[in-house]
Amino acid sequence: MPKVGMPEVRRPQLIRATIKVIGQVGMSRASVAVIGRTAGVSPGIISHYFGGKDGLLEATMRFILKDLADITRATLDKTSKEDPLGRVLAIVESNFSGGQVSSDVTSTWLAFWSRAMHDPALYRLQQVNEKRLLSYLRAELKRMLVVDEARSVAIAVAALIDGIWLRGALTPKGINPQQAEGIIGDYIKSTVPERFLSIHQKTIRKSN
Amino acid sequence: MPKVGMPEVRRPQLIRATIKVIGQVGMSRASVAVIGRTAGVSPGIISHYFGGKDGLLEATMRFILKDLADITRATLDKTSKEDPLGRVLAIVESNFSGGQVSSDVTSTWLAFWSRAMHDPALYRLQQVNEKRLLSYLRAELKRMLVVDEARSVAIAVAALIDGIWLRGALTPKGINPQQAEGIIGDYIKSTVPERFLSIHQKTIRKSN
Amino acid sequence: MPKVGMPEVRRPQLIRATIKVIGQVGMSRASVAVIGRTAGVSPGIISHYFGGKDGLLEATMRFILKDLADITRATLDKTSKEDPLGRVLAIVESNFSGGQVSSDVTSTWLAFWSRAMHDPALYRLQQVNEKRLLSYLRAELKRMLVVDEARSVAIAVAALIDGIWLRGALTPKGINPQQAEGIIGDYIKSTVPERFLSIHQKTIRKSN
Amino acid sequence: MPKVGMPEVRRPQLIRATIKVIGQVGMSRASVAVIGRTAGVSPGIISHYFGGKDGLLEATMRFILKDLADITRATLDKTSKEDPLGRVLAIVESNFSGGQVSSDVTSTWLAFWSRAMHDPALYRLQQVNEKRLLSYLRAELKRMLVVDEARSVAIAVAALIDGIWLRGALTPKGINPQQAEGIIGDYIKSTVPERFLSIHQKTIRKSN
DNA sequence: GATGAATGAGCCTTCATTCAT
DNA sequence: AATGAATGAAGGCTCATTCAT
Repeated sequence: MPKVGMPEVRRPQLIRATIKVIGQVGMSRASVAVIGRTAGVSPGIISHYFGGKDGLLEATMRFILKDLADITRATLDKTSKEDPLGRVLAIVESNFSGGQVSSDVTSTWLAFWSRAMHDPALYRLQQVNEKRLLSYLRAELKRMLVVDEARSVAIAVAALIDGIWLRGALTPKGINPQQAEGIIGDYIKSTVPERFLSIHQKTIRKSN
Repeated sequence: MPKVGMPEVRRPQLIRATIKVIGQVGMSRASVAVIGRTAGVSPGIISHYFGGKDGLLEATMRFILKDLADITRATLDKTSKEDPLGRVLAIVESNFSGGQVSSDVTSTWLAFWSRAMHDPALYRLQQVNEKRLLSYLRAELKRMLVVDEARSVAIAVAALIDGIWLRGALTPKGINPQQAEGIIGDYIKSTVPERFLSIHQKTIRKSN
Repeated sequence: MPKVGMPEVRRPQLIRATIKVIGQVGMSRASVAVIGRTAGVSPGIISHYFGGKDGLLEATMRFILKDLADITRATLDKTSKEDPLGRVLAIVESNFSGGQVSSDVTSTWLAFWSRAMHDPALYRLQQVNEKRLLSYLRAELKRMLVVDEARSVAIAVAALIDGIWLRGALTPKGINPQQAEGIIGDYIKSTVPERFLSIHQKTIRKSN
Repeated sequence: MPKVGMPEVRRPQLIRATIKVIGQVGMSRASVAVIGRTAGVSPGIISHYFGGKDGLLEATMRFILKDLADITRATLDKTSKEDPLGRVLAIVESNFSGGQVSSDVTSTWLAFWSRAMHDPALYRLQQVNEKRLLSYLRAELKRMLVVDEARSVAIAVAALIDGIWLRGALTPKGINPQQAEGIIGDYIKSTVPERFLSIHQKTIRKSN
């Protein structure tokens, strides 16, 4: 019986090493040699599993995006469907969850954002993610605001998420999730009818 | 005597070529060979004028930052000192002015943001710019809000600027300055006492 | 598994190619491209094995120095410890042994001598070698002469070795070891007490 | 009246700068830019006056050789023709005169020796110089020794000169002319008939 | 005569990828 | 499956030389 399931072991191992290396030395110095060494494997294996460095980078971006999507879905599942404000806040919260605001991940995110502008594969991933965030926000906001307002507030919230995230990424102390959620939460609360705040208070999750 | 005054010609020429090349093919493909060819000069000249590629990149970032600072100052000078709301909007507007939202410039900005996380020289420039934006916003907001609120709103406005700017950079159509200013303006107007809106209406610039 | 034990093959291979190339075209034209081609490998491999061209040059100098040290030790081991004159001559002889007087090696030696004046790493190697030669000579000469004389004669012998070697290096015909050893031998014999000549005659090695 | 005699000013100016620069940073880093800057002129002038860098290097070597030849001739002129031992010592002394043992000059000499092995123009200059030294020494030694001995001693003296000079060049303290002349003088005196020592004592120069 | 801006070839080095083992 | 030695293209930089002024 040969070693089976190696792909399932190697791929995450290399993706995590990629995030770590980009986080530590930046995209321009993240060579396959360093990534391989960090993962404890030989550089040749990267081409074997990902077809090349580009494949590894794309897989790494997919990994981070999937992590965000999973967290968002999980957080929403824990939030009452009757509490649209809570659900909007859950989406915001997911974007500032532990896995997304670690220094290595923010650095990698930013590197991909920059690269996505000239790399079709990454660009597509980027777009899907951006549209999903807006769509999630709009879906909940429409339950509290008229369509036009919902659309506009969704854009503002998405911008606030990205903006706070971006500014935090460039700060030595990193991102402060509580502060971020506070600022965005205040803004949202000021735009939606009061009754949704009451609903939210009643259905609030323990972990919140 | 040889041609004199060439430094004053070559440096902007090469910086503009750098922005153009990063905008078109991305930082990772922006070699001195391509930049030189785009500028219509030989690659060796870059080291001559900037000491090396890093020097060119730093000078390019400085150039963009200075452009933003100049525009902000100019726009503020055109705005009445008695109209704090107008002045905040002027700062916002400056960040979405023509020079800053062209596709090449946003791409270059983003590349520098990513790179700044691992390049001390760029990091310093980045920090100075970020702090200046916050400081400008706070200065005007303090005239309309209590200090704590001013501080908080300043962060939110800065985040909205960067967030909208960032999301726009990743959109095929690019940034829509009017929409950006509309969203941020609505937010600010909802946070400041009504009388500042009246003052703003009276002192509004024509060009606005 | 890849080819193993390659370092043990590649390093000497590249060092020999370096000596050959410096011997043939000189230090200023000894590029990694030419050295690699001469060794039958790609230029990139030099940085892989020696960390860079400087590392290769240093390793090459070490190689030549070690060769001289090995030969000297071996020649001394073949010479009776009771024959100090023979031992001095053995040291002289080692400096004119086959490996040291080939055209390529003398050219490389000279290039290193020149370079050592401005390269700390090479300078250190150079100094160690120079001091060892003097120390070896003094040790044997002290057994035949008073300390001051021994010191002085050691300097003269070392100078004769280097001088003859240097002049020979610049002569089309190269160095004539027999003539060199004859000149230096005559000088030494004229400075030491006669009885050491008698001892020498009795213990003389066959190969001499 | 145009500037006349500029060549007579510029050439020595550039040659001296060349010696200085090679002495300070080594041949491999002695670029025309640095040499020009050291001489206080533009790099382009070198091609103008010497046809290129090679021409400058050749002229520099000629300059040093001519300096040695001039000093030797001058020192011999001050020495009685009836004192062959004194004349040999005068030749030796010339090789350790101030102009020849300065750190910059020894460094340059050595660089040229190395380069001469692969540069026909420098090689020819080198050969002329080496042969002249031997020929001068032989001419005087023949007056004191039989031809074969004279030839052999001439080689030994030349080797001692070059050897001491070379070893001194690689020593931090530089060359000690007195010690050098002492060692070589002792050697010569031990090889020539006693009566030449007496003659030498009577005709000795004051400056000696 | 002299400048120094500009060139472009050549250098060393890095790196993604390949492949024999 | 995995290695890591090896490749060779591409990168940034240095430099001798040229030339308009």
